[in-house]
Amino acid sequence: MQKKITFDDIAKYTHFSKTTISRYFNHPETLTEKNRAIIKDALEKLNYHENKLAKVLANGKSEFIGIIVPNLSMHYYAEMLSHILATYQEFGYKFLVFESNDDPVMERQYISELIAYNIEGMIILSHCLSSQELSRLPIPIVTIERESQFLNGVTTDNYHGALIATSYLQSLNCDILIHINSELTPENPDYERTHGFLDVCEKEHLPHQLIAQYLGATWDETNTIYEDLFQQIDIKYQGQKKGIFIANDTHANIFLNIVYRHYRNLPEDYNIIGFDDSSISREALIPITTVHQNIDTLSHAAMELLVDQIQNQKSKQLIHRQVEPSLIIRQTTH
Amino acid sequence: MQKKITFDDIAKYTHFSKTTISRYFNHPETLTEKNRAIIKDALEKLNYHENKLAKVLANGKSEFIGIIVPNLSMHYYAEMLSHILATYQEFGYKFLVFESNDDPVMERQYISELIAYNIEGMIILSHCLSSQELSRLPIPIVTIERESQFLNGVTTDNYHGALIATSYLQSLNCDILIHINSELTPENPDYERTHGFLDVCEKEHLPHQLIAQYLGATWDETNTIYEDLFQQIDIKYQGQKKGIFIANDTHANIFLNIVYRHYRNLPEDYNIIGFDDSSISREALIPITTVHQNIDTLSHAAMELLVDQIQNQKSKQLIHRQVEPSLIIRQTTH
DNA sequence: TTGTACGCGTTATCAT
DNA sequence: ATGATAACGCGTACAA
Repeated sequence: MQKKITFDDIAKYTHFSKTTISRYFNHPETLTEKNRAIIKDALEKLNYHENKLAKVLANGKSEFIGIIVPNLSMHYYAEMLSHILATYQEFGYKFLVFESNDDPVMERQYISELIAYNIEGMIILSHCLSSQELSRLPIPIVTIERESQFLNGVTTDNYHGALIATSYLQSLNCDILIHINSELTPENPDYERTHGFLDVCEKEHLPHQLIAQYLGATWDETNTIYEDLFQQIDIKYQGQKKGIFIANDTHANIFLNIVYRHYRNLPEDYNIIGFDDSSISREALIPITTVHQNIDTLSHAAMELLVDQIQNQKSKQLIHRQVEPSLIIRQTTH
Repeated sequence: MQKKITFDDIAKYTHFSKTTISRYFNHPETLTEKNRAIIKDALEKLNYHENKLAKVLANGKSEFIGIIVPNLSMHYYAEMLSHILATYQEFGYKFLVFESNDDPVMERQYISELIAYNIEGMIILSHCLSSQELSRLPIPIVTIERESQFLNGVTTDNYHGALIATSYLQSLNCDILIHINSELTPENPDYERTHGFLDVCEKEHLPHQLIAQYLGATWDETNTIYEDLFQQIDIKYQGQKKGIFIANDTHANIFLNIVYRHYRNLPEDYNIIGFDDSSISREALIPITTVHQNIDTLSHAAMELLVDQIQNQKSKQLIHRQVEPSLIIRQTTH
């Protein structure tokens, strides 16, 4: 492994000064065309590779953005990360990625690592640190689809999503509407799914049940919990046309599987709507009707907000951007 | 945003020199306990935050590892990335992540970005640059589950995986064995799945068909292709018990869906085995029999190889580590 | 248009 | 046990 070539080497080789070499990269227009050619030549001959770390130390701009996702086993987060990484083409930022796995202690450590590397900003998708705590950090932060009272953030318009899902179930003339979600507080954007559901049901005087409870941390646990839920629902509303709006596609798919295993098909009186339009909803054996989250728009909006914050350091007032979802009708509703 | 505190500030505050402050972190045992306490105090009072970039410039160790994945829409890669990120706890390396999307031009750019940041090593999961080209780069590299003739790499023992899958189908007394995979060359580890299938069929004189062709780049395209394949298979082998070994779970799930849509169930004469044991195989409406890839072991082995290479710079001979898969029998085989 | 000199925040070497 | 000084590789006044 040969010694690394630096501006000094290029300078000696071309009989210019380091400064001129630096200018070749940062202000090429101040060099004569001839000298530019000479330097270009030397760079190739000596096989120069830039050292961005030295650059960062000198000018402060690391072009790093830190990302903390809760996990990557959920397709939703993997897809979000994918879209964020893709913004490299537009913005040029490189991404340092951490998975928090809902561990606040580790998350704090990840954050201090990130700050130690002079990241210019952070995108937070995990839920385990409050926006109040995060807002005290000395770098621009944008959240995606999480509590964000003290930080800029983007979310899907979950209320509207719940509204169109619930209204669609109503239009199907369901006898009973059911919503399954975790126990949430109003600060959590997901709560708006519950909120929207309840609002429609109450305004329209629709028979309904809200199931708001712990839904498991692993796939197996979740599966077990939904098996219980299915038993209850199946008995309680026997013979009635059920419209079941479930908090996300992964859970909707689990529920669908359980119904199917029990009946060897999806009975006409079961109508299921998920949320997210994640790939599982499309790839499920019976493609699942769901509320489409525009992940592309969400992640792009997040990056726009963040880049803006980075460039105009002034901490103006908070911005919360909402992205409109839409209903994707597939085959779990009849 | 207050000015950043540096060793200089701490030094002035404590009336020590910068050197001593540095030693506090790197060789604390050479300080008296009293002075350690003084410095510790000052660090807290002034709210010092370390600057790793400066550290890197001074000692060369960035603690960065670059990762290039083909994409994150495929659960397999997302899960692999997840396990790699988790090794932070053990090895302390931070990860710069890029998605290549099978674009060799972009991948080369990503790599030069990574090198510009003094990464200490790279893990390559994408397929679009040859190991020969990659081997010329001036940093340690480990590949996972891809062509790796000129580089250290880890792969699942695909041959053995194919062997147990095919043998199982044989034990089910299938009339015809079919393997569906992309057109591959022997350098590609996935080719071993085809190889293993053919070997068993030929040794045991089993009627078989190898379908080795382009299988699409998007979900929709893949779906269309498999619909064609299903039509052909369904007609050609009507009434025969079919054992279909498909290159991966995503494809197996697509195929399963197509069969189901056609027959409204999975007929007894259809036996499907996937590969990977990715979450879709478990979450499919009919859980898919598959070959389990130990992603945890794979990614950990990759990191071990890489860290070893980083620490013992000498380029010894190539190491290719293989991880044993196992058969997970679920409900798509009878 | 080009060069000099210093700064960025650490670590390493050699003193003391 | 502690300090002075020179790296590390690049950017940027300021000068010429």
